[in-house]
Amino acid sequence: MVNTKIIRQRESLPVFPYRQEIVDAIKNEPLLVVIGETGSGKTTQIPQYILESFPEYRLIGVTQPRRIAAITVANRVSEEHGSRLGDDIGYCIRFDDCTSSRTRLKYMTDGVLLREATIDPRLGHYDAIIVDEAHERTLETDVLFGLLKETHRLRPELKILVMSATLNVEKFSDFFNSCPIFVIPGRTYDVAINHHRDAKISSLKSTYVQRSVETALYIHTQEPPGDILVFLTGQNEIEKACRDLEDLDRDLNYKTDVKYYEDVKGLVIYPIYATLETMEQKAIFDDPPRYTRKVVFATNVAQTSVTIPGIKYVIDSGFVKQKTYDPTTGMDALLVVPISQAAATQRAGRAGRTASGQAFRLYSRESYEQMEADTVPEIQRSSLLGTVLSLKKMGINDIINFEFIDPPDPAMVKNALKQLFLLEAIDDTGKLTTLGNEMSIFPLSPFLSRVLIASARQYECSREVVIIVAMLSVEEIFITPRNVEKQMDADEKRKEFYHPSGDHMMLLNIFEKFRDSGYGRDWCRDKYFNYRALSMAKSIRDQLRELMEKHDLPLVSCRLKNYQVKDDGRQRKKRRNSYQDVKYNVETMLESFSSSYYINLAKRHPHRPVFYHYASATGPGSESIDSNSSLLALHISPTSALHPDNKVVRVDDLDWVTYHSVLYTNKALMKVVSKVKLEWVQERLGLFKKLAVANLDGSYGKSKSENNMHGNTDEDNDNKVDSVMIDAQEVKNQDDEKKRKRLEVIEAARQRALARKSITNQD
DNA sequence: GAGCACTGC
Repeated sequence: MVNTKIIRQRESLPVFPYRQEIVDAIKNEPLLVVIGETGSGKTTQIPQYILESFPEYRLIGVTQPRRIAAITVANRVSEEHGSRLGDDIGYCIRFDDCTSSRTRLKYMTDGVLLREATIDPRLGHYDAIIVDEAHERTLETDVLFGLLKETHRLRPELKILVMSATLNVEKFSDFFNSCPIFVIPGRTYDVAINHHRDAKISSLKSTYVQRSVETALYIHTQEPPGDILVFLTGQNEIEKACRDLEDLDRDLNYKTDVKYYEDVKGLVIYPIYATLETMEQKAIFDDPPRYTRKVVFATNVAQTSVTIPGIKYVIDSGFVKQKTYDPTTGMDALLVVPISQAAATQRAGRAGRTASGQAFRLYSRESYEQMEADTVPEIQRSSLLGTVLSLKKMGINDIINFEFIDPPDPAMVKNALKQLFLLEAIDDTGKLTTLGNEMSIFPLSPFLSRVLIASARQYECSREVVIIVAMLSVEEIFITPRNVEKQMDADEKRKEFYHPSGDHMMLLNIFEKFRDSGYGRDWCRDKYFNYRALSMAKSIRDQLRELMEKHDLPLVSCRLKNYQVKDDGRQRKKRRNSYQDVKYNVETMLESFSSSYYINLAKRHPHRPVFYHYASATGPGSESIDSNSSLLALHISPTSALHPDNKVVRVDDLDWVTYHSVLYTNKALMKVVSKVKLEWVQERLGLFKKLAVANLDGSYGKSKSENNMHGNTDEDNDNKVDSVMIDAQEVKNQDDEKKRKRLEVIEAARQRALARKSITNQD
């Protein structure tokens, strides 16, 4: 039966009048860019137009950056289409494939399509691919762009559509052979922009939280009714801003202080950030009580992922917290940086969703004009380790001449090649090895894929290691309560999971206790663990096990044979290994991890509880430490079992550790640290030397830490290893000025970390 | 000092 209401709704969308034109364009053009603002209906309608107008198409794929979007849009469209979800129209996200052999329209995350492409780079199942929300420029979207361009050469009959909001998209058309751009007028309201008279962005860095609060109070007292959305950068300052505004509100005399007091008689204040446990709660998204104004202090979640309805005023601090990979140290830096003009426009737009509104920028117009036009795409800020491995797997050996819409910095490519070589995923000619080929089957960081394979093929402990690997693949599992008492309770409860070897075994302990609890939500709440994260770890473990089975990787346990459980359930110690663990052969597990993480080996300072990255410390720079040899002091994260305050192990007993990752803000913190023996890694450290040769010809950029990374030379390998690195030097230099600015920010952070003077000389 | 923005396979 035809549902007239749905038809009327579909026909009322801004995109509807262009239906025939769009269909014609698709008929005539293999490549097409479509621009349409939120609410134009492009995401739900254009795929349906194709479905209806091209019955010969077997499969149409539509990518989204987020899982939730793929699900909700597929639901909506299948409803409009009058079919059951998973029949004609379905979606596919990790852990949840809701498609069937009948499915002709498939919504999916861009990551899913990318993984499909590693198996079939021609994407032979598809007759049309639509990359939606392209302006977000996720790492996956950018890689897909390059692949699709290549696929277009091989399969010109494949229809490729790029859909984007209206943010500087000529670039997309330029990239795709100057293809036509189709513009769908939007349906948004005017937003008046108020810049601060003279505030420079540089002077705001220490004051923007306070100024945001003051501006919110100003709007509240002087402007007509309407809710306020404030963009800040992180959890701590959001909580502080909420408290400060509450205090100010308490002191208000509404009758005298508030201009529109007849309509504005109160204030409700909410924080919102992604890790907020109560984010699912509806109150933030509901209308506030009558005569009450709502203020929401938000991170960037409110810029892209969640929409808070009814916002009339936006306050833009001008800052965002952004993660940038530092290829010279191989570490991530999480830093507060000024936003781009595009981001500022997007933030302001949040005030015009349902009616006209106003944006208050805490920075001057001049500062706005000095901002970067666009946010640096993720591909230029991320480690390319996994990306390069996938590309190699697809047979794209020459990463350099691969067409990226915005090519990553050569140093990033070089860093990825180095690390892949150290993981033995590529050989000294840059070619994928058998091991590398096997590593690419797992949806994991190549470091972890390597560990998993080692645990299965070499160390016979894969049944346990697969759990730890899954735990390392999820977001933060510890919840830190704001309340001081609860925080102490959380710290206390964490102790039961500690293991003297460190955090990898702690993660195994946590997962096993979680499993014993029946994967209970209540158990997580009691122990202050993030249930969402632990559930995700379980799903990942299951998926990894399936993949291992499919690819004949044995699942073996390192549970000690003579370990027994007494009748009363208590454990009886029969055999001890060096960690006194009664259940497992801990050493084999840690040796598995060492097969990758010898790259992240750190040695303790002789007199202080700080560590130095081994490969940096043994480079030529170590002989005479000057201001340029960036030896970063690595601190153990407070959440680590090995942190000195936790007193699980004496600092003097820690000589060598490996860590899973380092993130620096003001200082460099090692996350997930375990004690290792040098003998486990000694042999593998030789790979650094092999790598060193490649650098001798100096053909690569002359960054400082370049030298730090390498040990002695080995002329025998000179010619062979060169080619590992040869690609990168040929990458054409992009906008140097932009790049320099970006590097300056990271460099400043590194200098700050260094300035904490935990390092001077190695005694 | 002692803390991490946001996604995703």
